[in-house]
Amino acid sequence: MESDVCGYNCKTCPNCKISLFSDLEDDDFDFLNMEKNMVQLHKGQVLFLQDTKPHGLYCVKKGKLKVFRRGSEGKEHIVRLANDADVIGYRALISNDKYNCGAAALEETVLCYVPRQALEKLMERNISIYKKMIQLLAGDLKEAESKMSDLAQKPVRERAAETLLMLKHKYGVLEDGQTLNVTLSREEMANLVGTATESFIRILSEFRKDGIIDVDHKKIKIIDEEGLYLTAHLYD
Amino acid sequence: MESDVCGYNCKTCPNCKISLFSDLEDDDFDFLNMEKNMVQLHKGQVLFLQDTKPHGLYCVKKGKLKVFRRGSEGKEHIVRLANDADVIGYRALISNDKYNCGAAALEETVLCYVPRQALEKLMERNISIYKKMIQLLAGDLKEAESKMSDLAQKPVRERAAETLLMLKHKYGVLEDGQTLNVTLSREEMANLVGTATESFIRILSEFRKDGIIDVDHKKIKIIDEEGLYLTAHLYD
DNA sequence: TTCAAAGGCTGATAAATATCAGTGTTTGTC
DNA sequence: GACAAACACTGATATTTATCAGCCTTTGAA
Repeated sequence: MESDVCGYNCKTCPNCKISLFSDLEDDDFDFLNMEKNMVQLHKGQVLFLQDTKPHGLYCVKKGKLKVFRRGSEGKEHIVRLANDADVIGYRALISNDKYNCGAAALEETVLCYVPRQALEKLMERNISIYKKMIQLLAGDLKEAESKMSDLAQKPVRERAAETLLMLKHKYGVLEDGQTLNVTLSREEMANLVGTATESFIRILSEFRKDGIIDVDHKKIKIIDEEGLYLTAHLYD
Repeated sequence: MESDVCGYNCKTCPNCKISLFSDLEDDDFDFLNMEKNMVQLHKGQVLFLQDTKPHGLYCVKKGKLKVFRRGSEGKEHIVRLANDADVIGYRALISNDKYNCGAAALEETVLCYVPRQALEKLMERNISIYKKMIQLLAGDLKEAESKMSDLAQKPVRERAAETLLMLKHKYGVLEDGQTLNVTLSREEMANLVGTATESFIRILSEFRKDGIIDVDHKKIKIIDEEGLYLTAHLYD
């Protein structure tokens, strides 16, 4: 069995316990385990492309991904990030729609692919999956609405500060308690903020000069988190 | 019974047939009918405020509303619009969260208020409500993601064109086949586009000079829909 | 190790957009 | 019908942000 070869079993997977499949019976876990497929992605590899049709959903076993949309001139905007235990690609699947965003790995990433038919079978037998899915969608929607109004109203500097805080919240920090536990290019960060790469770089060095952060190549240290909150106008 | 006084019965309400409660049994419709309350709003009246706690959800019986967020300087950004048969305020309710947005009527509006406990009771007995809610959330999420990336990437002119097309799609047109069937102030339109009122006004008069639209006070006629699509870069 | 390519950075400039100020117009109220 | 308040509009200007050009640094492959 593929999943045994990989050494991953849904029944013992800690991610399953907190995600879509948290309340399944043993039988259903066995079924899920049989039906799922492990997928491994290297840094930069694409999981799925915008405007293609989904055939299943993905649970992040371990790794980091970006979910992004490409505008007409090919520039990408990062809509959301994914971490261990996140579920991605489910929105299009359950809407019976094409992917509205693409997804790609930010580092070495392992996922479980759950085919549509397996999911449908599980949902027939487990109303808990409906409940969980509603919670996931509602959470994503809330974040999307907030990000939307930030893009419409806040200047780049505030959004940049907010993005750094979001990265800390989402991925945490290294042992030093300051360095962000994620590696993004400046361009990717700019695409997350929704600005030009050069503009983001300039603001990053302003933050550095102000002593709010410390930058060592792609490693970013948040020195003055309070300062970032103030800059992001997140206290009003 | 209040609903009878108003002359509205869920069982015969055409909106219920296409919305969250489309697949209920007769008994459940009776229950819903008993538990719901009719709410009437005049133009400009607020239905609920951002950051307050929800106690139920609202189905739009007849009317138009805006759903908006206020930034730290008090400027509002319109996140979504609602029309007959739309359901609003359900995201916060099912997340057990505060409202992330406020809502206010754009014209004389009648809604049905469904208290939390009634909804919960109905959901216990009807998995179809879960399914419908997932579809609603997924639809809202898709739109939010698209609007987000537009805000990040498209210039104001393109977003303005897109907004006019959205208004036509959402609310339709008057008998002449051209005049948008909704009345918004310039400021509200600008808040929908995500720009300053003056900037939006300027672009509106550019469109007028280009013969794409015709403007008579608050009545906007779309003369060249194709031109708007091209301007919005919606064909790429 | 060397080289090319990609990524990071900075300054100068251009373009987009917001803000400010002022005027006319519409709307609703008394 | 008169009036005040809100709204619509326009020009001038300021600010923000993007773009362009150039250079330096890092990275990865040969």
